[in-house]
Amino acid sequence: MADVAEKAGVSRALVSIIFRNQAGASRETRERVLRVADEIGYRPDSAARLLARGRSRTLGVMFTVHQTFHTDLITGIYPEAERLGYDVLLSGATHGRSEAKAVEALLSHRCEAVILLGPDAEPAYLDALGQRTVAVSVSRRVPQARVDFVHSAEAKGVRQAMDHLVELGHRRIVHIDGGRGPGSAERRRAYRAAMRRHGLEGEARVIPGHHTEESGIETGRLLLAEHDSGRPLPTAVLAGNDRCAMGLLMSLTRSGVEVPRDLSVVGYDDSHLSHLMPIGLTTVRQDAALMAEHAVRFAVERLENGELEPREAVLDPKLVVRGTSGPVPAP
Amino acid sequence: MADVAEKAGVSRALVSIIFRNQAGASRETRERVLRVADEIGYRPDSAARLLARGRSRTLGVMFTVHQTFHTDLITGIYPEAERLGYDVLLSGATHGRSEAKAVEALLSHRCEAVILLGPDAEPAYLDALGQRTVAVSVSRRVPQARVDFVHSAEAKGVRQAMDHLVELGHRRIVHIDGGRGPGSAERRRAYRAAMRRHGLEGEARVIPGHHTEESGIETGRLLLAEHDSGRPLPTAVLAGNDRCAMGLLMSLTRSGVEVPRDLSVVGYDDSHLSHLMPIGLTTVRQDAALMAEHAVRFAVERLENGELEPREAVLDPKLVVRGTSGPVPAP
DNA sequence: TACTCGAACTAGAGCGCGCTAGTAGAGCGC
DNA sequence: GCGCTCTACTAGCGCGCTCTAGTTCGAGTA
Repeated sequence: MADVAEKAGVSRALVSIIFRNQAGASRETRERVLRVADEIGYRPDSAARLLARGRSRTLGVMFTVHQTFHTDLITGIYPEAERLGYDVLLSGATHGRSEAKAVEALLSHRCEAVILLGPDAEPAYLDALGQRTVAVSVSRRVPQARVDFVHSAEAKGVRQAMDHLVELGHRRIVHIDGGRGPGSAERRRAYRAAMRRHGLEGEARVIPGHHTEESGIETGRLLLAEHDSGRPLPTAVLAGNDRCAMGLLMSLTRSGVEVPRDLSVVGYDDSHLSHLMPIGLTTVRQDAALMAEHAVRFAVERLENGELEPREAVLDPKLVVRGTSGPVPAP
Repeated sequence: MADVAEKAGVSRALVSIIFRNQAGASRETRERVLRVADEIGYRPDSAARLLARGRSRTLGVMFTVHQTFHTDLITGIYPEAERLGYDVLLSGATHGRSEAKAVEALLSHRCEAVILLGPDAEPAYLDALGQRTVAVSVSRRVPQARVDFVHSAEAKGVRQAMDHLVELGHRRIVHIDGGRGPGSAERRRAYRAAMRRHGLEGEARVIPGHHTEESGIETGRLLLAEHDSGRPLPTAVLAGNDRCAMGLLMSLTRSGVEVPRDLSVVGYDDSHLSHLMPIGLTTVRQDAALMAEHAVRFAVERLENGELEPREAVLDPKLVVRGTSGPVPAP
């Protein structure tokens, strides 16, 4: 920076002004300084910048690497953050790298707020995090924690899916749940409620699972094994999310079960792969872009307005009927 | 930090020593200082830390958000970086956010090196980047640029795939290429070479495309339209990558073409979804973990050894035969 | 002419650390 | 007593920037 200033014949302060796009420099000086900077290859060092001004204007995003829906969310986070003048840093949780670790990386890189995509952490951890910094949880609801919260109205989504299936004549509808996954408690509850409402509590069955393809595959195997030993297949399955649904489809189709002729499958998320599958997946669409927008806005507003109470945004999901759901098979 | 020092009755320097886990503090002082720090809630500020010591020990990773293979690579990058004592920061390129922008974000957050997953940028840009910082390109080869390079031996992979198809009796084998995508020039060349080697140059056909599901879908439509106007379908398609293959499968299957009965499809990457599809995708496997390991190692070695010449790691890919390839249909 | 005022620019402190060069004091042999 | 070494600790500069409180200067105004 000093080099640029010297070579352009101005003070460092003016260079700083110019690089911050602030008023106080003439057009020609501005151009000259930028030109010189470009020649020298100068770029402001953000570590020093962060240090000097109190704020980093950086949002951290914690996500799960293989969760395809998260990539949809991320796609929506960038533009909104940019619009509000914030930088975004990503940190992924993987098998070998815990969410806490991913969050620490963000925090120690001076993110002012963290957006957690479908966090799987303990409520206590989230609450502590919320005390320490501004945190927004997307998809996972933790009412007792000091974090903002964006999700879709799980119950509405599930209800639509269930009504759709029942309308098609299904009665033996099984739900693969998402374990501790975000939203799964609500979805499970809504499934049970729907079965009850349709007078099918006798048929209700929740198979424990989680939000991965593997879980779907396993459940497929389980159902087929049960079928082999005489128990009838369900006629429809409401999966915990799209990934689980895909796993299930794979496992079933490979064993000759035809979807939706023999069995209907409904997912949840409408992650961007869902409509690309060989037969598009019937699923409950969550608007990723809108969710991302809300999450960013919550974070920024809390950063700039100081002590707001934790807030909650509930978006309406919408059933998207594609190729994996059809009329109940004739007995 | 000053607060901690004062409250513990020591100098700031000693606090610094203790937090860097360096020798030069007695056991009891160490414990006392850490206890005090914990009470106050002090955590070292990494911006200041970065600024003060020259180095950040942080690697930046640029990836394309929806490229599923990249998430496989990222999963491999984290542990290797951690092993070598480096932090990792992610920055995604999306439709609205160029690679250059993503890279800038990393650089201005003081990443010492950038690992580019399948970059789509101009060679000139990559070269400039390589001059400016340590850069490693994964999948895309740019010989004239000053960057390290990790990829798999595309030609070998394609050859295996082609031999497999020819062995199954296929002759009308079409290749959907990846446009400017990483590795696609090599794959295209290898496809042509294989067709020639098998005496099929007359049948060779490269359909322009790119590494997305959309491209596969479009090509599917194109082939079907051609079929309707009398041109026979190819009996096999070698897609530019797995995503393209998936799009193609969707588009064809929806229109009643049965895979692999009517047509075989082979992908490239073995991204972790490939084996999860309803019928597992026959594809050329690139070892993501190994590629990630090499990329991290290249970056770190170059950072620590100063001026090494750009290096290249070429890993052997391997054909994985699954459900989308089969014998050529009877005429 | 004497002034006010705003635009363009600058000096220099300070952000929170790491690091180098140093000191104080205890223990040791001679 | 002396010098020596070793451990435990400290003073204070500098990393590259931002920001406050200025200064300078030319144009406009009474």
